[in-house]
Amino acid sequence: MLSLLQLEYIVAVAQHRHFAKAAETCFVTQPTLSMQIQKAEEELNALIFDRSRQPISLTDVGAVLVEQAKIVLREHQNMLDMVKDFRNDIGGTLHLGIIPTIAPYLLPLFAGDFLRAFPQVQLKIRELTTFQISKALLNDELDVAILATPLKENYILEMPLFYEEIMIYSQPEHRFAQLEAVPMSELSKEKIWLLSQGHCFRSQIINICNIDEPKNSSSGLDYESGSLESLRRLVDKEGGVTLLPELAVTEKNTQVHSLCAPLPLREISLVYARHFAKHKLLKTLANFIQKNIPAHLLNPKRGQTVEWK
Amino acid sequence: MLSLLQLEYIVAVAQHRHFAKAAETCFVTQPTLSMQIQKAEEELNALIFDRSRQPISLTDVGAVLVEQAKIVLREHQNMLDMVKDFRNDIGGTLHLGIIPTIAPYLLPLFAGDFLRAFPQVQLKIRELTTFQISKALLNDELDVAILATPLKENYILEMPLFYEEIMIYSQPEHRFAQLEAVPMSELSKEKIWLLSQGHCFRSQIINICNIDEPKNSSSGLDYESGSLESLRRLVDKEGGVTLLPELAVTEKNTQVHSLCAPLPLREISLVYARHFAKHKLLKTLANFIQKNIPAHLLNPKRGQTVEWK
DNA sequence: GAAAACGATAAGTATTATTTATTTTAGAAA
DNA sequence: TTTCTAAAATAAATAATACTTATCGTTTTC
Repeated sequence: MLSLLQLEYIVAVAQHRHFAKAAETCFVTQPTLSMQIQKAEEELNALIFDRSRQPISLTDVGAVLVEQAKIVLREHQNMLDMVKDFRNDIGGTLHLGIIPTIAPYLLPLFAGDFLRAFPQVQLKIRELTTFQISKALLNDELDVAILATPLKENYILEMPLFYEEIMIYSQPEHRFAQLEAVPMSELSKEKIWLLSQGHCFRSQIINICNIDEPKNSSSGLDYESGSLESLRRLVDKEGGVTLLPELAVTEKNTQVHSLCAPLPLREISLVYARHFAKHKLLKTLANFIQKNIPAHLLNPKRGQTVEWK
Repeated sequence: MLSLLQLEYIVAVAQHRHFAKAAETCFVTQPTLSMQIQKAEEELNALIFDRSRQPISLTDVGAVLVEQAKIVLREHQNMLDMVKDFRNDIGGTLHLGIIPTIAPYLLPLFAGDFLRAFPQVQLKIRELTTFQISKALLNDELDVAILATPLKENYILEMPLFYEEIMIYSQPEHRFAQLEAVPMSELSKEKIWLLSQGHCFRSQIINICNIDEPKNSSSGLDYESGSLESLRRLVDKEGGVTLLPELAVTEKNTQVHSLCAPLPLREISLVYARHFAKHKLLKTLANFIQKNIPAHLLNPKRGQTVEWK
């Protein structure tokens, strides 16, 4: 009976296309892999790898086998996770993805305290775009992620965490400073600085302001930035406005303005693949985040959630 | 690392609630199970079985574990099946379910020839109702089944095989014998003999004829039969009519009549659970059946497929 | 064409699964 | 209670197999 260890060896060789390197990641020597994989091939009565030339490649059957082997290994890992989870052992490694427009503002609010509260947990955090995250979740490269929802993707589940207002940022002496709240009609007269493409927050702003995808350089300077901080500095120096999520606003001074009702909110959720098994750890993390952010962010009814995509 | 063999042992003990009996089905001795399961419990750091009283029972964690272990084992088996399937090894055992209103007429048309053509295949056939079949497919008690579709069930896939006309059966001297085709208005005047509840063919007839679910004994004799043959004999003896699927009609004599257009057809499909892996064997079986039935049954356009459920 | 890289093979060792024989424990009967 | 029986755990020995080091052929690269 083809063992799980053999499956791991096969998957490792398939990934590295190299016996010696694969052996290293499995913490065994190269002959072990050679022998075990030969045994597997004999038992299946089918060649998994084509070793006739270098680098080695998967045969057609091999490719099918490897895909299914990954499923077997994942279900097995899930089994272990479920048992741990059942016993409420909050521990182990959690690979967390997070989008760049949330990361610098949210992580400081909970990450350190969380790790101190649950010292057996290892958090591995990667900053990625929404698109990269949904791919990584399905590939098991990430366990969970924090991003703007609704995603409406198959096989990915969402657990809403909070709702942050989307606000306007301008220079201090801007006429918006006189207004209680800025009407949409006023906003659309302004030059709006945007994040570069691929950021979901860009799509959300385009959606709120009901503007077209900007063509190349309608005005002279058409810098598209990758970070909200750059946008903020651009506004300070060059004028115009940009939009910021509430958490990115450190102090509510004369540069920050709300839009008129209904307040545009972006929904931030913990998302995870359908096959994710560490549900207790997930719930614990969610509760922890919610306790460590301003309470009013939890209320979705103070405005209208922005759709995007 | 918890091995697949250990998972099999655990599942076996969970099923038998008895180490010695489980050991027998695994072809090992009882101490082997005791030791391997203890090792597993140690590794998981959780008790799987409660041995404090007899018969032994699953702990809460154990129940969770066993369910997931079954998934792991199934995915592993699927992996082996996929490799076999890929190499076009048509062989192995196929557990086939079939409903009673198809079985006696369809099986003789292909089963013997199929087994002679593929001597490495073992067909295990069980006659069951649609409800029992869909449960058995999801429980892995059946690989595939033949029944009337559409089923519209999640996790069950359908591969249509053929479309058989639903015909009227009466006594030879019945007035229907004078008609080219029987209009629905005429049919509804007749006493219609029905199969007992639970048969999908009953629901289909009720649907076609647009009659209400019969209340108890509106007429004197209100026999509901479990087989089409009984119905046919009842009509011969007692009058009235019944409806028969085309394959149940051995010879088209003066007792058999078509309905007016659109001809009611029932769609017969091969169905299988979403996780089924022997696709080549399935396709081979489907092709074989289609070659061994009258060719006009393959055409869905000669009438209208009957919905039911 | 020589050197380097890579995977296969051989032989010995360590590990692990399994067996038989026996003990302990739990539930039923006297 | 005490005794008996069925069931699971334990002990010791054995069989199976996974792994390591050393070495040998190929294939690839320069």
